Amino acid sequence: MKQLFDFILRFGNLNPQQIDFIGSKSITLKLKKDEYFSEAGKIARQVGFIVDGILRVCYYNNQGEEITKYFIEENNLVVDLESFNNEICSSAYVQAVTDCTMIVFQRKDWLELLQTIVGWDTIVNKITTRALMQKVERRSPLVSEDATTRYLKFLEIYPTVVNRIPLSYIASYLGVTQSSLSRIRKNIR
Amino acid sequence: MKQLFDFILRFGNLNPQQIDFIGSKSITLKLKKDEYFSEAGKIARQVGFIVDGILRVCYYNNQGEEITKYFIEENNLVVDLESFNNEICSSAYVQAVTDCTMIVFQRKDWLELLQTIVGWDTIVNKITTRALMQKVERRSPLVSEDATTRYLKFLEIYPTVVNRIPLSYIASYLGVTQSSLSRIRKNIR
DNA sequence: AACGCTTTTTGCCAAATGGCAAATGATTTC
DNA sequence: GAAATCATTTGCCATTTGGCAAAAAGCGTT
Repeated sequence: MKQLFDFILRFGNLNPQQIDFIGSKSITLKLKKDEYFSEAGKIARQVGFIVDGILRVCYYNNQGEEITKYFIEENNLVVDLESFNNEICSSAYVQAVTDCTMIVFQRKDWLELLQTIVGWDTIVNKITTRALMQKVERRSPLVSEDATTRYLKFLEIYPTVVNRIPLSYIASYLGVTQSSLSRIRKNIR
Repeated sequence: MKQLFDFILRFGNLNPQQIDFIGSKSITLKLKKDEYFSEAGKIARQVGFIVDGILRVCYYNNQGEEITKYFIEENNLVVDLESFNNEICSSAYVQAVTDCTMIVFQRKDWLELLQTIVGWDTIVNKITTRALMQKVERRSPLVSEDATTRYLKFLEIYPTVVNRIPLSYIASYLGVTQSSLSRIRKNIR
């Protein structure tokens, strides 16, 4: 729980009562590897914070290929924003890539926090904007590079992730086949 | 000017005085094709709204190749967020792809609006979040597809843009050489 | 240690894309 | 309207990546 507030307080100040109140609305959630935090076709109804583990957001294209949009590591908020905000069905899966420990807030509790705690919306906005900008910055450079360069950029972007997740997920993130990525790895060493 | 407020008022309400006040801080700016709205190495000090024309955000990679991160069309706000917010040098150019008419706000006026107009920050946040989400949604699918699919997606994403900009910019957006894109176009018809 | 299961690597060949240069087409300028 | 300039298309060949299947390596279970 300390971990969560260390994170939150980087974006603004809260007094002890506010912190307690937020804490009182939170639930601990354990996800086993491969389990879903939220699913395509459903409406996302919770906001999560990753205490430990890695999640990924993925979807399937019209050829049934699995595509990883991004990974989310420890100490980040996780929410399918479009689905959660607009109460519409999501088109993506949010899946545990390793066993995960999370702190989650149910939609109604989250909304209550937003209405109750002065300044909470500003903090959440800062966190959201930062996360979205990070997504753009991480994803954009991948389009214009060859596969090797993309892999090297992946290593820079997600230094803590490489050795904890299967190669197939990295391949589906980089838009490369497993075999190609395997060959690329070999050539780099 | 009506165009600007039509846009803004989709995200929240403002009374006539507030609208006048915002208008009073605005300046009209004309950009010729190829001119810059903001530049790498400089700090972005203005927020713009595109009345007419197309801009693009681009940068150069370590091989000197020009890479287009995205296009911005009429009826959108334009600002190099990271640079503007944190007063740090930008790493990207924002360039007019066609002649453009814009309404711009200088940094200090923009900050004054934020402090003066109740609810303005909420509106700006909504606009920002939506724009960032759109960027992620537009850029993400491009990574995992072959060049033809990427071009078809480009057509979907930017239907109003294709015929108004040179092929080389589209190529640099899609991460494909001009020649390849030219061949792809031929094969599609 | 042996088995089954999953992940990663490899070989082979086909398809897609890049690099370069020349040809063609389009647009601007005088 | 001819010349100059810029944008696009095309040809040729090299390189990269994909597709598929088999082999090898890794892992957990018994």
